Amino acid sequence: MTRRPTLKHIAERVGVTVSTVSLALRNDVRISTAMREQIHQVALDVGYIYNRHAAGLRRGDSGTVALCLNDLGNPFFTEFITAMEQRFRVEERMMLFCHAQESLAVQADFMRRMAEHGASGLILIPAAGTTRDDLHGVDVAHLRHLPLVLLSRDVPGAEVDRVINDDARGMTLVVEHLLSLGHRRIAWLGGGSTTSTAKDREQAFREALQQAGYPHDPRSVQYGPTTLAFGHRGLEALMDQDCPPTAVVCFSDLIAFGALSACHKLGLRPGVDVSVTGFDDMSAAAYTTPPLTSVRVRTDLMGARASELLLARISGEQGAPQQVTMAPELVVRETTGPAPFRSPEEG
Amino acid sequence: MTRRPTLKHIAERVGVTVSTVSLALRNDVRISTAMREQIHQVALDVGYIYNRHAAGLRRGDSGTVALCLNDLGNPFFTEFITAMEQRFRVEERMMLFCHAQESLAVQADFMRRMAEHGASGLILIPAAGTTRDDLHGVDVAHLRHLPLVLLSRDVPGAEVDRVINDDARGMTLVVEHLLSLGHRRIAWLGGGSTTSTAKDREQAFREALQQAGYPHDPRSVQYGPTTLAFGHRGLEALMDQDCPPTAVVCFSDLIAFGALSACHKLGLRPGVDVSVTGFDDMSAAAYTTPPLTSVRVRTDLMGARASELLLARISGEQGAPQQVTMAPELVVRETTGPAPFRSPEEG
DNA sequence: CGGATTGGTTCAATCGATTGAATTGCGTTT
DNA sequence: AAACGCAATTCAATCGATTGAACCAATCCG
Repeated sequence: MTRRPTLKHIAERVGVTVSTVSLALRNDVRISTAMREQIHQVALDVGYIYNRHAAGLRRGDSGTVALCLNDLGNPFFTEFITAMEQRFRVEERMMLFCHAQESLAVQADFMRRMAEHGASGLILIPAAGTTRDDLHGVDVAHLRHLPLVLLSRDVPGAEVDRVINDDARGMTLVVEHLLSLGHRRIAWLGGGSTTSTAKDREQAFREALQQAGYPHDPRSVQYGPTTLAFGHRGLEALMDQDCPPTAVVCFSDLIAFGALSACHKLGLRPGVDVSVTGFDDMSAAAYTTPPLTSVRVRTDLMGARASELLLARISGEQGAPQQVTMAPELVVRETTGPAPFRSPEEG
Repeated sequence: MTRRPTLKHIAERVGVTVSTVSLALRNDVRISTAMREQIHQVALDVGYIYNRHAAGLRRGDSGTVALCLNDLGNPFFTEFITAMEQRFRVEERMMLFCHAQESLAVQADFMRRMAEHGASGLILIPAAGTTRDDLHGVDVAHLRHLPLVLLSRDVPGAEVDRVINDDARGMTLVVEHLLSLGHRRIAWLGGGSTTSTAKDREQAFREALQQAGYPHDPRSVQYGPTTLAFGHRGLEALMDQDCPPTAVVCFSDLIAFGALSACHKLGLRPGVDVSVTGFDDMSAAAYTTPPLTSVRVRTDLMGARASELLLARISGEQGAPQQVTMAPELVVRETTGPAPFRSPEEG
């Protein structure tokens, strides 16, 4: 492998200066068409490779947009990506991501790196446990030069734009739905307050029950990671009690999928023997057996909105941080049904 | 926002030259400990941000590794990521990805961009339709300076390292399994020859049937995209015939998931009324209702192996391209069972 | 025919960090 | 006191592309 060709090589070969070559390769009108074509041809011949470091050093901005997310194992999060990619593609901006896997260190690393790189902006689905200081602390001065938008998960106290789903509202809808079906013994499965999402959903769950006059039974809780495996064994654990719940509210669809598989294994018919709800309404929710009752989170709209906010900041828009809250929608399918008779209590 | 501070600012503030600051910030032993600490402190005070463009220009290598994949909607592909990330994290290399969504243009853009950036290497799960020329053509001279490893999908004729699953073998296992259960009327669902994976699997499917003396019935085929939605309606279409198949072989798990949901809708019990098989054995396969018979593809091992190959090339290893072929394994769960009686033909 | 215009190209400074070689200061040795 | 060694720091060139200003030649106009 020989050294990478540079503008200079092309210039020498053509018999002009690097300025001419630089302008020609970027199709500047100041260079005559004939010369432009010749230079493009020679560039191809010598196998010229544009040097982004040199250009970036001179120009400052790299034009890329960064996205940091934390759970690629959950297809819910990948749904955000598509909407955003399209938007940025239109702007001719390349999008680069990082999968931080809920590691604050990796996330911090990536953000720093992108700032050092002159990324134009960053969209962040923050790792569980991200605090205000991770975004505004003294040791993250670089973030002050990097437009930042929070997506899906909130960071309390952070002074940045954000696009969040109204999780509390969504969960209230779930509980109301189950109550109206006659369920009283309702269990909680998943979460565990590591993210704003988990916190908001669980709190709304408890409050909705409380308000209806059926406070939540502390035995009917299983906390755990957002995985199929946990959903599966969590449901088994919930059902292995003297007086098992008639409905199980899952923190997310992924957990609900695991729970459904456990129902099948235990011989319980979802929607008949026990009701199960998800949250997120990812595309797979419509294809479970039976189809899952869930809360639709508009990842497409949220992604698009986040992109817009970021682009506005990139183009210099000033002003107070914006908070966009998306209204969710309950999607009733077949995993919820009337509460079965089981005890003499409520019905 | 004021201008980004540079080494020069720090130097002036401390009263030394930029050389000293540069060395100090990288903890070079040539600079005294006291001076080093002072410089680090001042850097923090002024909110210094390292300029990767300047450094990269001088040094050449950016130390990052790039990954390009094409279907984030299929969790199968995200499984590769985790294994690789860990490996590169150990090497202190940051991994950046691009989601090309099966667009050759986006894929080409990304590869060029990464080369221009001085990425150390690239792992590519090529977009459907990628050809030898996309990797070796005259207009992609930049790729000659960029170590490249193909993962999961092959590109015929490409002279690069690759880590591929033995799809033909896996599919042969599937067909043998179904034949041994007495199935003769076996349908094909999905694929359509856009990727090497689809091609290899379908061809092996046909050959295995042919060899057993039960050539494939051309009416028992539905081609389509790798989505749940297609799996669902594809199965419906297959079953809506005079003499429907007793088993449906799906190109991938994702399609099988959709097919299972269609079975449920049609009132067919998978593994009893009709057998369904997947391919990939992604983690969700064990949690379908009922659990899916599939072919395990070791995404973890493949990802690790691809990382190793790439790192070897990055550190200068010469020699002919390596081809690593992984052996798959049939995982029999509950969606396959004895062929039901249906016609007087075979049983 | 002299002066202004225009199109095409070059000049030269610049971006900020890196690094091998040179320098300085200071204590130690002979 | 000269010579040496060593540690700490500075010098100065360098990486490759960009860009506003300058330049030159040909053309146009009055």
